[in-house]
Amino acid sequence: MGKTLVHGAASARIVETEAYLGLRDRAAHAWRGLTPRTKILFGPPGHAYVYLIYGMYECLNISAEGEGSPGCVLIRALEPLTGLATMRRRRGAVKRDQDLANGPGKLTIAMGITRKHNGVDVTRGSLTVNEAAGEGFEVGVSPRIGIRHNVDWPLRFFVAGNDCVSG
DNA sequence: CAATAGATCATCT
DNA sequence: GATGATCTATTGC
Repeated sequence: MGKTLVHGAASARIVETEAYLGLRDRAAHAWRGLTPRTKILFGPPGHAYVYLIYGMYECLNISAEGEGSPGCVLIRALEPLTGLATMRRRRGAVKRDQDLANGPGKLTIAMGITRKHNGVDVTRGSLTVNEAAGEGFEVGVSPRIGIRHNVDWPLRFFVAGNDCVSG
């Protein structure tokens, strides 16, 4: 939370995330165990897990926890910092800057992230997560969005008051 | 402003 | 063969 996601000329601040706990979390993709799709989650931490949702959109996760432990963090919203013109071109008819990446499917389009990035190490390479630009923000907590299981688990986190947090 | 429909496909049963 | 960690346009008040 608060760290900077960088891909080429585009960079943005992570302002909304969700945690998925792996084998003990029925809402998590890795809940059933190791499959071809979830193998990245069972690998070492700090790697991108990008998957297609609803046949149209891609979502970005970062693997967490150690090898064999498939916890991960879903990146749900970003505050655009640089490369705004590029994001706007990729996103089409979007009016406000804060709407460029205020959702899981929107941010992958704005940042140019696709399934080609599945498995990449985000500590080095073209797609990286860097240290936070600023500090001192307040983190809000709520249940996760768009899932059917464990609907009441407080595993969604967001920068309180930030305009780019999704509704 | 709220509710709804439609787009569209990889993955797992 | 059903389903889903979504978004947008459109309809209806």
